Parts: sequence; structure tokens; C-alpha cells
Amino acid sequence: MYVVSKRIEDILKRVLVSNIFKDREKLRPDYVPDELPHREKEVEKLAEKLAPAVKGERPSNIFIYGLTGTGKTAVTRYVLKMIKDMAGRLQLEFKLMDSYVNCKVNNTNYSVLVSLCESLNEYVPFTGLSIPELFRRFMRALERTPSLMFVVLDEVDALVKQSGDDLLYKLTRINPDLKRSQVAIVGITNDLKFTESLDPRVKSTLAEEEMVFTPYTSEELEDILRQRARIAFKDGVLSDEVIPLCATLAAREHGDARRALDLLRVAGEIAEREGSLKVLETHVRRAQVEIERDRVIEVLRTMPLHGKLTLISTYLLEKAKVEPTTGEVYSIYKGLCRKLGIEPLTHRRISDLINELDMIGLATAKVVNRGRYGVTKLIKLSVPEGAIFEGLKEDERLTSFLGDVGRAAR
DNA sequence: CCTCCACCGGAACTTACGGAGT
DNA sequence: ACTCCGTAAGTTCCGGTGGAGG
Repeated sequence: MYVVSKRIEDILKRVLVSNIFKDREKLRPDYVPDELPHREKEVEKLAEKLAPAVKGERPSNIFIYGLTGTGKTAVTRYVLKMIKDMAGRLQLEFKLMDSYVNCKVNNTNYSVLVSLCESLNEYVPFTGLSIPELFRRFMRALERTPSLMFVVLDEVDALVKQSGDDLLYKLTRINPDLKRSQVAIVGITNDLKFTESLDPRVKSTLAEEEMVFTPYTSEELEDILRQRARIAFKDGVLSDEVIPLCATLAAREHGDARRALDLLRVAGEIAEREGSLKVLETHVRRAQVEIERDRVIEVLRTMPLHGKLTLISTYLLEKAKVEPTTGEVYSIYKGLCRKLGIEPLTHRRISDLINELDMIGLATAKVVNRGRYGVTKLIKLSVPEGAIFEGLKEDERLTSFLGDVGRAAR
């Protein structure tokens, strides 16, 4: 008892007085720093485009493209914050507001509208109403006070893929129906050829202006990391090679700043956990493995049963040195279902589940044409099997034969 | 040069669910 | 109590595909 409470005390102490961190929150992806290194031009350009807002003129709708972690969201937040600060000092006779919606999280028309309403302090039920009714309430809330509202739709491609562009169409044409207020849309996407999938009518109004964010280079990432490290870490705890390594690793992933910051933060956490006084190269290496591993386990935890079975089927085929094609996976999958005494899904559905595995990044699925022998998908797992087993073992529906699978693996 | 495999993937439809409005 | 609504997951149906092998 004494030993345990002593250890808990140690843990608490370590959290309270860190050897490593000054302020860990500064490394979180949603933290917007006072300056955005190597995005000065973008900040300026976006500010120019949005500036008319402070005069009460509706800015053009803007579309921002760029891969993940290139600063799109940060720049947008940053500029909007400055504009709102400015507006606050000017005492305008209208309200300047913004609503940020992440469409990857809210990827249905309904939930996007719900969060738009909520940002106007308009309560709406999370289900039950019709879309037109929801839209009406949004407009009513908007008209309560004269206002200019920025609607930021982050990862808007996810919304369109899921639910079509109806809502986008309606939003782009809302202004003529508003008497006292105005809406400007900022669309953000990391799908570079997203607008091709849009209705031309939507495209022309939504993307009146366009901006493209290019990936950070390794050197630029280093600057970003240095700036954050200064405020997040205690002085002198980072050994020299840490920041360049994080930058290089992230640059390999198309210059993803979020990735770089994650690496740095987790490396710090690992160092802290083992009571090291410095963050070393080895901590970064281990951070890389840990991030990936945690991601896999988390994804697996929330994956539906049939998705898991599809994954296991692929795994078994790879172990048996059979090329996993859709057909092969499906027949193994059916066998697993029989063992579990559950109804298998259709071939068509499994084909989709395989695509989902690809999308999540647990596997890659490539369509191959084998001429005489038809067209199929060639599936390949892209994560270590250890992490897969780790993620699956909690599922008690699988425990009965997961042991067998494990043994077969050895 | 044609055929034909073994699937791909779009689209419409079904079912179940949670809840609103009346 | 009843009807209406949107979403998620899954099924059914079906036209399309492109190159190995005849």
C-alpha cells in the first residue's frame, strides 16, 4: 500500500513539476502562436481578402487548398482573430462573428447546420428536424442582430463526399435572403482536386478567391519547432539533434507541421516518463513508433466487427503467403463468420470495407487488372501485426479464435 | 483481334434508430 | 399515438473494365 501510494505520488509530482516541459499545451495542434513563421505572405494575402469585413462589406468567399499540416487552419484562425480584435476596437454597428466547423467531425448537412446554429447561441435538437427547418432557424438567428459572419468550413471535402454539395449551394446563395446580415464562406480542403467534384454553380460562388498552401520544407519546419520549443520546453533540455530530426521526419511526410509538433511533444513525454533530464534522438525515434502504434490501436478499438474480420482475413492470407485479393479475403471472411456463428455481409459490402481500411491507413488496396483473370483489388496490410493484435485483443467477440490466429502466426 | 474473367463501383433501395412536432 | 425527418449501415442490381489468352 505504501509503495503504491508512493509511486502515485511520484507520478503526480512529475506532472506538477516537469523536468522537461514549461508549457506542453504550446505544442498542441490547435494552439495558434503569436507568429506563424514562413506563413507571413499567406497571412497577409488572406488578411487583404478578408479586410473589407471591418467596413461591413462582405468579403469574397475564399477557398484554401493545401496538404495536411501546411498551416491552413492556423492562418485562417490567426487572421480571423486579428480582424475580430480590430473590429472590437472600432465599435462597429454590426457584429463580426465567425463559426468554425470541422467537416470531418460534422460530416452531415444536419450536423454542420447544428454547429452553425450553436455558434449563434441558437439551441437546436441534434436530430428530428428537417434540413429546411434547420436552415430557417439558422437564418433567423443570424438576423436577430445585424452581423457579418464568417463560416469556416474546414476539411469541407469530407462533407461533400458524405452528403453532397446541397448545403454548400444553399450557403453560397444565402445573402440575398438576408436583410440585416451577411455571410462569407472560407472553405478549407486538403484534397487538391476537390472542386472538380463540385457543381459548377457552387464552385464559382464558393471559390471566388483561391489560395494554395505549399508544404513546409525541412528548414522551415525547424524554425517552427524552434519557436514552439522555446515556449514549451525548459531551457536546454533538447539535445541538438532533436529538432532537425523531427523536421526531417515530418518533411518526409509532405512537410506536415502538425506531425513535426506531435513528434516533438511525444518525444518530450517519453523522456519525461522515464525521468530523463534531456530529450534525445532515441526519444524521437520511439515517439514515431508510439504515435503510429497508438493510432492503430485507437482506430481498431472503434472499428465495427466486420471491419475487424476483414482485416484479420487479410492478415491470415498474408501469413499463408496467398495474395489477398477481394475474392480471397471474402472467402476467408465468410469462414470466420461461420466460426463465430454470425451472418456474413455481402461481397459488395466487404469491397467497401476494404476501401475503408485503405482510407484509414491500415492497409493499401490497389486495383489490378489481370486480364483473362479479371479485375480485383490487391490488399496489403501497412501496419505492424503487433499493433493489430494489441488493438483487437479487447474485443471479447474475437477472443475465442484470436488465440488460434496468433498461434497460426507463429 | 476478340473474348471474357472477376471483380469494380455508382445508385437506388431497405431497415433500424433516435427524436421532433402535433 | 402518429407522422415526419436525417443518418448509418447494408443489400440489390447492374453497367463497366482492360489485358491475358485463345
